[in-house]
Amino acid sequence: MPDTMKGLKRTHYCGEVEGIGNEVTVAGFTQRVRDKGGLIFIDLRDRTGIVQLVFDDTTAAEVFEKAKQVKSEYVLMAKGLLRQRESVNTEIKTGNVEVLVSDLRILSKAQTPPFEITNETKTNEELRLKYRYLDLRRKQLQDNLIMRHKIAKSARDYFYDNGFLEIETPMMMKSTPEGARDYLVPSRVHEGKFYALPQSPQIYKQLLMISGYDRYIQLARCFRDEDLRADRQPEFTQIDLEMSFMDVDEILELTEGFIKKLMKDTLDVDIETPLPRLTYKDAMERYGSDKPDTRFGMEITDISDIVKDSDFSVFSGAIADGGSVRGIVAKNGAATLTRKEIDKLTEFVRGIGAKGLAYVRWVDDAPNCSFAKFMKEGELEKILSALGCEKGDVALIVADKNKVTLPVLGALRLKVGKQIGIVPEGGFNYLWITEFPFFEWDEESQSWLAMHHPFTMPMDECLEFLDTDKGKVRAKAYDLVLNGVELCSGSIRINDPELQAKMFRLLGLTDEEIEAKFGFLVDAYKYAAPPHGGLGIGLDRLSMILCGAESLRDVTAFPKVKDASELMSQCPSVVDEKQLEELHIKTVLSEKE
RNA sequence: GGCCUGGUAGUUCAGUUGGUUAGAACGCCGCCCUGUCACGGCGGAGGUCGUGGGUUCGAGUCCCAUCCAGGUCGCCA
Repeated sequence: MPDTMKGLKRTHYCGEVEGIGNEVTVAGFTQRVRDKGGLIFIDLRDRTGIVQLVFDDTTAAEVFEKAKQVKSEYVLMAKGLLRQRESVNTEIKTGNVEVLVSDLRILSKAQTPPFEITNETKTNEELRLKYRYLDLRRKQLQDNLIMRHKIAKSARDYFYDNGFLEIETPMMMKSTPEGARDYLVPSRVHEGKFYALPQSPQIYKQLLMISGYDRYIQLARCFRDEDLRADRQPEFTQIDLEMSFMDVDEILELTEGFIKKLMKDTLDVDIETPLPRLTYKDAMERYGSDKPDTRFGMEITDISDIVKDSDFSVFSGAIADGGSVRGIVAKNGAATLTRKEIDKLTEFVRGIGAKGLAYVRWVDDAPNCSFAKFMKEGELEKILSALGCEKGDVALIVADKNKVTLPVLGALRLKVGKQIGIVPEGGFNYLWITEFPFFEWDEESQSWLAMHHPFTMPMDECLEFLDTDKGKVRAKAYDLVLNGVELCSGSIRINDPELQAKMFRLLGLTDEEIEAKFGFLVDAYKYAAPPHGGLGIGLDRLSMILCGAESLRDVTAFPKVKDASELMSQCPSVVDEKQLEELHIKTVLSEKE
């Protein structure tokens, strides 16, 4: 039988014991036992830290005997005198004190854990995820979840103080098969019908604006049935915001106020506001990405003008096809980027859609250039000068349609930047990306799709292009990027039903489709809607970066793995025939060979 | 779905051109130890080498298939 807590009450967290000479009562998990024979030390751990318990020849015999039984991860409660240590441990907060225990309770015994519960761990993640409840005992994960809590608190504090109301929107809603796949919930009552879990509370928060709740916040759980990545989980949390009577600038300014407070609250970092802004077009042309990591330079240079008449048909041909020739320069990269490495980079860019990679590797006096034999007198010099490539550098050049050139160089910039070690650790480069294109041409369906979503307001000065040149229409849409990670995405919404109807038509939706998918929303806008817009801030990604974590799994209490299953509970799982029957569902499994 | 990487004691890893009984560290178990804090000392247990098949006199090692995990591309309005 384990001991009870009877008569004891915790007075201090382990990491926060204080008051030398006083009796304290602490409780927690056994980090480690050091049994010296006539002297026993036990490190007791809770989420605040570790305190040393000590048992010596002044300890009552039955207490000493009990201390001898203690093993790793046992849950203990101990009362005793807090005193100065004979030898101080400078590694821990409470390293100068210890508890001379007079009353010890073993509240719960532990099996030997499958891996050691230590701050630093080398144990592979699969095993740790299977025993997630043990992994979560580790300081690193506890600190991460505590940070996540602080972020959530900071958000609520800030937006509550600015008059935002927290309103819950439904978790079961109508499926609108646009964008990501929905998670579906079968209806027992309505045969053959399904709810969908929200990909975001988008429609509901817009309706709240129509209802007059002019400032809304929700820490909203969102679900997307798509493949996972290190920075993508199937369920995630958004700090979801929507507000009326504000245009882009005001929303960005309000959000910046939050970022400033957040960084101060959590990391005591001062962020300069206003945050830098870059239009989508500039971001693509300079960094080849709509979420550039601006912690380092290595910007893209357009050398199309120089090579448009080149004898090197890869260059001139790409331009004749309406594309461009652009390059980046790895400063002092020649040492790291050997021929072999450049070959690997060539393979890498081929893997992401480029036809090849031209390079100039300038080690000694004469640059080693992959396309030298096609160069006219002085042409290479002009290219190098335009790129800013000097001795010791490597220039990497891609020629293709802009749709290929820019993203490929963007990806290459990140990869090479890391390789030559110019991406700073830490640092917080926040950046707004604005003026996203409204439409995006989709090769597969040969049609124009909404880049953000169909409720996004086009920019005032772009309305005239709606019928003439869709590619030119920019939207009142904005993303917040931090160190190359898209943290938040938002827009001003269309509040004019006629304009909305027109946008739907331009996107090729028929009246029937509009009615079926968004009928109630379209109707709602007919009863007057204030100008409004909003955004959703990815709480998980924000936590990941502020914790310095590499994966969302490290800031999510119970994450899913790559195939969207959970290793601990083994969900998803098959269910009883009876459950399926009630839900009017028959499953048809794909045949495995 | 494609590509890449990995899978050997509880854990982290080593394991030579295929060759005797598969090793180390940590953890675990037992004994000893009054100032440890990565405690120390002595002793011990612990392995279907992810799984299945093949080549071979002989496979952890070579081949094929498959499973699991991670990364990435597709996908993610």
